[in-house]
Amino acid sequence: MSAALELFAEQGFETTTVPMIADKAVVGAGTIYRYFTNKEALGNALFQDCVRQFSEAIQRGYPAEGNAREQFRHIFCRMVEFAKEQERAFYLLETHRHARYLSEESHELFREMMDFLRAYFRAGREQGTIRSMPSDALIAIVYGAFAALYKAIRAGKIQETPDLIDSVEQACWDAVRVHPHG
Amino acid sequence: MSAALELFAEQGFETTTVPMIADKAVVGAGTIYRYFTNKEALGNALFQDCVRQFSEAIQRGYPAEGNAREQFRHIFCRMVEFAKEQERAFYLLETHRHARYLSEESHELFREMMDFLRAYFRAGREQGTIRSMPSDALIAIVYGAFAALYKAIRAGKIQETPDLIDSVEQACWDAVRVHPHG
Amino acid sequence: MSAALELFAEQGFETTTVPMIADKAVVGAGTIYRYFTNKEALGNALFQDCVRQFSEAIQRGYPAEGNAREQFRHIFCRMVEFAKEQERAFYLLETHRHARYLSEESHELFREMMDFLRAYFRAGREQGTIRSMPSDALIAIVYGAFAALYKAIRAGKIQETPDLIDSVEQACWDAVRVHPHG
Amino acid sequence: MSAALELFAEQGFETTTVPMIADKAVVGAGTIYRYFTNKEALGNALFQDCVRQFSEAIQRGYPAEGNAREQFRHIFCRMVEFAKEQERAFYLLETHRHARYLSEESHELFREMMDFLRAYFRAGREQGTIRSMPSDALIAIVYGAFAALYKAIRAGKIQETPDLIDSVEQACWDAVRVHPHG
DNA sequence: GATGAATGAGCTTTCATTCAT
DNA sequence: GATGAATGAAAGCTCATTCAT
Repeated sequence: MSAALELFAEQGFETTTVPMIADKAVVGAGTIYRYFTNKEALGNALFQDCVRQFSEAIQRGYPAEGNAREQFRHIFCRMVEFAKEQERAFYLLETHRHARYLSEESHELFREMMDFLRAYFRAGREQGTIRSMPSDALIAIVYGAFAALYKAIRAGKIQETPDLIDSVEQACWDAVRVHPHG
Repeated sequence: MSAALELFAEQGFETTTVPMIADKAVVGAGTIYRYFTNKEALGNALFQDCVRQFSEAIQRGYPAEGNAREQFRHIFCRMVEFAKEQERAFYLLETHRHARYLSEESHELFREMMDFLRAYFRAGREQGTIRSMPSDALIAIVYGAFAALYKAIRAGKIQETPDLIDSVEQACWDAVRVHPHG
Repeated sequence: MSAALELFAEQGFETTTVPMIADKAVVGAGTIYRYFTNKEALGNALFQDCVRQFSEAIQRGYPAEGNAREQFRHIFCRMVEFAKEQERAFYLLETHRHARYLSEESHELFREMMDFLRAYFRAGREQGTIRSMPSDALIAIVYGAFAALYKAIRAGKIQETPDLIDSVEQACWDAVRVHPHG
Repeated sequence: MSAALELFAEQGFETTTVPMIADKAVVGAGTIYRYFTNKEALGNALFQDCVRQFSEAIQRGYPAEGNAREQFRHIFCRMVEFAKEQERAFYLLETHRHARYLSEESHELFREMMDFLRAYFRAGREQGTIRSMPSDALIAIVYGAFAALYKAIRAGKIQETPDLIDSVEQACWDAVRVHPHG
């Protein structure tokens, strides 16, 4: 799995061959087929694993009782942590989430994870803190911005610093929050 | 080219075979090789074409004399228009920009196009209208949010309406602008 | 034809493409098919042309009334001349004479040309000047040695000089003539 | 390897397809690529194998202490044996030695093998037994004559008999030796 | 009559998958 | 249960040949 993660994230699904994965994992190619029906199944298992980790990362320690601002910061900071610590998992999530090899089950799991964010935005909207827009649009803005930022960091175009992260977090919050006298 | 655009955008570069493109274009497979050295060359030509179109789209009619807010709206609305009218070209740009088959020339062209946005943000930052952050981070926020939005629209998760676009444009502006008493 | 000769001699039949020939001949590829049924037919026409030229070269001015030694020298010197002046034609003859693309007609023509040499050796054998061996073996020795020599010259391994040619001619004569008390 | 030898000798390198070799070897086409990088590599491996066998054949049991005549007979008889027993290997050697697919390494190996013959002729020349001619010319004569003979035998134009071989050997010796009062 | 763009059969090569060991 | 050599379908690509211009 970790060999596959590394290779899929680095080179993509199609370009990575099963023997490559086997080599990196120091097992025979046939062994992989004892654990996964085929390459697609391996890809899906891996993707789902990443989704679950991400999901857990943003939900663990969520301040259910806090205010929208605090909750937003929690989610954002957890995403940052996850993207840093599980760099490849995050990158795989981001680059493969529209891949053709993903099963309906994988898509479903991804959707479920997104439901958490959707719920957050719905609640915030209802209490007047968050802009009046479809949750999916809000998610697109925040998650899209965040993902693009991390791709740029990964590509070496931006230096990751605590200050930068703070600024971006604030920027994203400003994007979704209601502005008084707006 | 348009057959290739459709297929590369729909299925990705690796998954699309040359015979598929030939079939869709209603030509023989060999014919493609009269115009492009190989599949990679076709992919690069197509990508560069999309970059050029996008570049032209956001720069044509740019209000060089307007204020930062107006300029931002111009860029954003042009991107919206482009994403709507050249849906597949925009999607290709977004999904393939880190693809391994792209040549240095293709990357360079993409970078040049981004320079325009970079210049906009630099100017805005210098005159105190835009947040004090690296241009690439600002680009990531706006372009990332926008791209994610259009992927969501494309996936049918959000309905595209003028109101929605207006809101998102405002949200993105709020993300990058300086907020008084901030 | 001369473009084809050059290319077939230089690169072989299979490796030479019809468009290559057309380009070198400064005609359209289709034009070639107005004069030859197909690539094979062109190859055969060319080969036969070379055979005819070679045949004529060794038979013109043949001293029918001379002695075996003189006749041998005539044949050998004509072969040398031909190999020098029609370098590519000779090389084609030598390298393609067992090629699969040659028609029965081409082989027949080659055989006819060889009949001249066969007749020479038969006569010489009958009058006791030439060794008692099958003509084809004698031909193999002289023609084989000669061909190998010219391939070596062509490959730059030997320098062609009148002295060398004289020596080789003498060596070949010594190979086929009857040696007294031998 | 032996399937490839048969086909390359029979039909040439270009005309033989990898599936043909695989079929004859009763393996899958892909299997060939587990052992050879590509078709060219297979061709070179095969050629080098033939060169090595030929080289060993003529050098094994070489009468280093014998006189030039005995040494010549040794070399010639070994070539005959090799050509008989390894018919196809000899034919491949002869027909492919100027082929374009051969690597520098293959050419080098062939050259090394020829060095043995070159050394023989040089020594003979120095002691006055062999004609005063470049070694490469002498090699061309003997090897060329021999090769042509075997091609004629192979083509069925001559019957191979011990007598014939004896005669040809004598003829070749007469071609290269110094003739008294000559 | 000459052209050369278009064709598609057929080549070389790759790689997901199997299965005897 | 693990292996990795063997497989062959299918990919990218070439080029002899055709035919509308």
